Amino acid sequence: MTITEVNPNDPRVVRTRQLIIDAFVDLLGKKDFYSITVSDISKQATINRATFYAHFTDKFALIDRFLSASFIEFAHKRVNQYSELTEETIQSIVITLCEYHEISQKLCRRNYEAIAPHVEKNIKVELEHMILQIMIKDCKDTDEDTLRLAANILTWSIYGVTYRWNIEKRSETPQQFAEKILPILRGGFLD
Amino acid sequence: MTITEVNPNDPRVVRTRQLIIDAFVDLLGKKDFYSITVSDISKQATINRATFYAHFTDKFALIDRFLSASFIEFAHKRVNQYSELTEETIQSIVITLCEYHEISQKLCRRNYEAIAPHVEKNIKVELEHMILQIMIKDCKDTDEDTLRLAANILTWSIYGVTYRWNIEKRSETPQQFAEKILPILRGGFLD
DNA sequence: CGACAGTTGTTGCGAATGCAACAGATTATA
DNA sequence: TATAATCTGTTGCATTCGCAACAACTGTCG
Repeated sequence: MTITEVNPNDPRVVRTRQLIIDAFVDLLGKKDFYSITVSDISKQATINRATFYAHFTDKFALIDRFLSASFIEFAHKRVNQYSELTEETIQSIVITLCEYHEISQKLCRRNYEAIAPHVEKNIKVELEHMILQIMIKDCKDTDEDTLRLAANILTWSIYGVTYRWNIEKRSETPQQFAEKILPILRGGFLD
Repeated sequence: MTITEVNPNDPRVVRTRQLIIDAFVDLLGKKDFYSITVSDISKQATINRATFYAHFTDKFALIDRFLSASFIEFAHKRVNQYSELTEETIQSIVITLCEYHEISQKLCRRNYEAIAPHVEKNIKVELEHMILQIMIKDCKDTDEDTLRLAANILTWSIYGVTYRWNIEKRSETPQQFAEKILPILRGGFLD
């Protein structure tokens, strides 16, 4: 655990992190996550190994941050903060998560099941935040603690069920799957 | 004229120069050479403008080095040092230069005529060196001063005639052109 | 078992880069 | 013409990065 604090706005820092991420993505296309070494990443990124450790604790922290950032970017394209908590929005979230799992698994080859647990926490935090923002805006008469609880439950439900959809067969498209589970979710979450 | 001496083997230096060159090539595809500023290049390369000046005196030095390096790489693929001074080799050199002019002009859009003079000197130095090496190896009985003279004359002839071929119509292919001018060159240069 | 090669984090120090400000030159605009 | 805006090189100082070496750990081979 080093991470000598660097200024994240320094252009050198921005560039270095991008080099690391680009190298990492490139290597993920060729090798298993577990056979990629920090040396590999550093070489590919044309940076020194010590510099890697100035930015990330280890390669788990790297994939963690990378997949979290990917999810945030991905999700914000589909569900913006001005959405309302309609069935359509919930569907969008379900579909987004399905597609996110698909993409991540493809990117990480056959290692996604091993990697997902490292990232799961961040994704859920972000997802819950998104859902909570929509709820707060949409249900101004309900107290926030209750909304937090509801957002938490909805988040875990959707994450869990889409994760399962992904590692199992994926016999349906995300769209079909979303339509199928929406009645189940509606039972409790929507007024 | 700054160029605070940097160690050309330092990986940061290698990377920075590559970033500058990549940015430059990219911009050359969009803008005229003369409307590209050092600021443009620096921004595109994600480096500081002051860093640019640590590597190149100005943008002329940049295109100079870039085109020279391109030529050297290009020429060495076609004429290696083990060639003999045959008509075939001369033809290869002529064709190489034609194609080099073509590529450079395409890269620099309609500015090649203005840029070429900056680069011409380096190209000719390199070309003369290539030709001289072949001559020395091939004519061991002739003294070196005479060979230098011959290499110099041959270099300027070929450079000049191919440059002209390029800026004028280019009604013939490099191959046809090489075949056409070879008899003229042969008159004096080949035994 | 021991020897070996490779990976992981960590450190101090020197070199490269970023920043902000500057004067002077060039170019755009009114 | 004037006057603002932009670009050019240059500088001193702060920060980041590369290097080389290190101990600790892992896996492999005989």
